[in-house]
Amino acid sequence: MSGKAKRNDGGAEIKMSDIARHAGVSSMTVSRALREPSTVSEKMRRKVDAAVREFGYLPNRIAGSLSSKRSNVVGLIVPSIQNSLYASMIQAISDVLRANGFHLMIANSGHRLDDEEALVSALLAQRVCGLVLHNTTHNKRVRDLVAKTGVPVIETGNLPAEPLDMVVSYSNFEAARAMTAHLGRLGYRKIGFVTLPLRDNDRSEERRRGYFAALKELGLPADPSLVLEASGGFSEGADALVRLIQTHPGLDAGFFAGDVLAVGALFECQRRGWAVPGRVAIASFDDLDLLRHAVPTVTTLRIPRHEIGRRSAELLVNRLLGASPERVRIDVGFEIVQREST
Amino acid sequence: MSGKAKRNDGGAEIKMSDIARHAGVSSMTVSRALREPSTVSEKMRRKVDAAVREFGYLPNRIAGSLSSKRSNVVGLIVPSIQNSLYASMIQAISDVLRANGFHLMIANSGHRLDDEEALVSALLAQRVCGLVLHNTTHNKRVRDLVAKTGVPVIETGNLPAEPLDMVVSYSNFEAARAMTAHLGRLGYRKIGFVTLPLRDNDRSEERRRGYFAALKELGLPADPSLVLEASGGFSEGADALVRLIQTHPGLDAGFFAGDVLAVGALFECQRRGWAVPGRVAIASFDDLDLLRHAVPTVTTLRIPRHEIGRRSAELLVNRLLGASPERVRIDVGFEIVQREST
DNA sequence: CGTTCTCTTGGTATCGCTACCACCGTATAA
DNA sequence: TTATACGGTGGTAGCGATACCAAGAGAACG
Repeated sequence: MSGKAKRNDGGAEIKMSDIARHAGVSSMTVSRALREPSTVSEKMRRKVDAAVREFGYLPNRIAGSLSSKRSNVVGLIVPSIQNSLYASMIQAISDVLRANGFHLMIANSGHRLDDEEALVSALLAQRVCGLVLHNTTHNKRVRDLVAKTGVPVIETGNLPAEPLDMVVSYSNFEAARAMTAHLGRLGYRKIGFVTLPLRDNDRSEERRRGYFAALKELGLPADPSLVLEASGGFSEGADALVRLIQTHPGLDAGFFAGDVLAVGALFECQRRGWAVPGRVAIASFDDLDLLRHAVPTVTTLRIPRHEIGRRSAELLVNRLLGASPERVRIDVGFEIVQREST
Repeated sequence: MSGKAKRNDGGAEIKMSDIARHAGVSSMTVSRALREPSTVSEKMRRKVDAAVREFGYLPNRIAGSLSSKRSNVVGLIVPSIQNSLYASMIQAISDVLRANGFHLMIANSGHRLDDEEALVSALLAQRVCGLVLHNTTHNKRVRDLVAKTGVPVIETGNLPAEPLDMVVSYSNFEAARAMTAHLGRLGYRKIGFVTLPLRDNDRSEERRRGYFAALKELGLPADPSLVLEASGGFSEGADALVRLIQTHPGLDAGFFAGDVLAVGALFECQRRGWAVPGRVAIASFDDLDLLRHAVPTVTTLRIPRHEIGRRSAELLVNRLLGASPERVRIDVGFEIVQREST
């Protein structure tokens, strides 16, 4: 089974009928003994098991899937694999799936909707039995494909207005609003907002909306020059903070809505000797381990990424095991973690 | 294609013969037009393409794989998905595979050899066309399975004495030795060593050996009480450093051979007001972004994780595309990155 | 004792696609 | 012209498993 191999290359594969012959039973009995042992008599099962062990037989799941029109592979598309936020979700998904005998096929879209489309097509061509998409805005063709094939789909990363199927997420809008309001309650009045790129990213956009909504509720002016776009990473966070403080010397807090931006800013403050939160307060999004251990510890939003993964996989597995298709929408919520930096 | 669905549930799937009929050609022509367009005349290709688009046809790769005895899915087993080191390797693998039309099935073994065995079996049952294992010590059954099925395998994470097939890695022994020697050259004389768990982990073991080898070369005493095992994570690194300093007040450097241990230790120093490197120097393993931005910046070993992933995937793809099977052993090396912390 | 039911087992026809071979027409060589 | 080659197309027989149905052996029942 290699990329170029012709038919019958090298040692012939051991197949079920071989096992059947050696065990002196029919291949149906072998098939049953392996998949539903309880439907086969003790004697048969023993004969089959013995032959299976003797030959080190590995059933061919490709053939099984084709025949049964059932697969045990779930497809997952994330914007980037190289990001610990997704990593903890992926880990949880992987664990739940594995416990139920499913496997995970992973791909990353790089935040590009056209790539998402190509990947959804490819995964559906592989006949995955379910999809998890960390994204809630899709191409038309993606929506069509999902509708036509009828595969169960979990969307996550945001709470969409028109879900494809099932959703497990938190509200980026509410989370950003809550943190901004929190900073306001703590007495900060000039709050900068640093966001990840907004293009093709509903999550970023929602966070920005939440920030402005909170400002309004706080009776603070909505100053667009307090909002900066950064591409994610330590340096970008540092740069953004420096730029904000240069243009707004009165800035008393920075809310970094993405990745490790906040930590980059914090390190920059250490480098420049700016007291945190004395000179400027720093708040982050997503409770990375790092934030709990930095000096000072960093106020942040705890998004239950692991739980999102776990519940997504559980919903999918239930559906695959026969639960009736119903639109489920789970809001896992979030939590503000107040620490030393604010 | 769902977990429980019976045959012929709902709308019948569109298949190649349907496309063939509507395009007025044979299904072989459709098959060829999709896989090797150059072997089909312009006219046929257009007819086929039109029908494919009209029906939104998605070829069934499961059937294709069964028939051709070829698959386009590569299996990957890492100790943990939730670890940015693996993440950057996975990202690279995923990118290279995708560019060549392959997909990635991921599983994590949690550092347990028995789980690795179960996963290798499962992936081979899915008839993956290649395997990447981040581990170089395996169960007997794993070695047997690999030998019997003949799938191309890449091992990584260490340079094994008896590789299964191809290897792309660096030497944990040499890396740890080089860093320890480096610290010695800088004048440090009492160098603590904090390692990840040694059990079932040849990488950790090799690193420890490298540490002792360097001490010997430096003419420093090999004191086992300078070696501490920690399970990985910020707090564990912090704890380890504190314990080392308590038992060895003269400790002048700590080499943290794993994960974020060094950063945890660094934060602890900040908390306690210990100057780094004045009171104690800190060196790490693996060039996390974090280390370049921390204050002070942290001396470390740059392991080209991304390159490891890329080259692993490239080797695999070449082999799958027909390269002759030869034992390849690539040592990607490492690099000492001297920074402020030592 | 015959009938009905349950529990096991086996035979067979697919699942959707591709490898292989046969074929046909046209182009090139002899 | 006849022979040979070659690009392009279609028919057919699997790939290795499972779903479905049929059938035999006992058990339970009247």
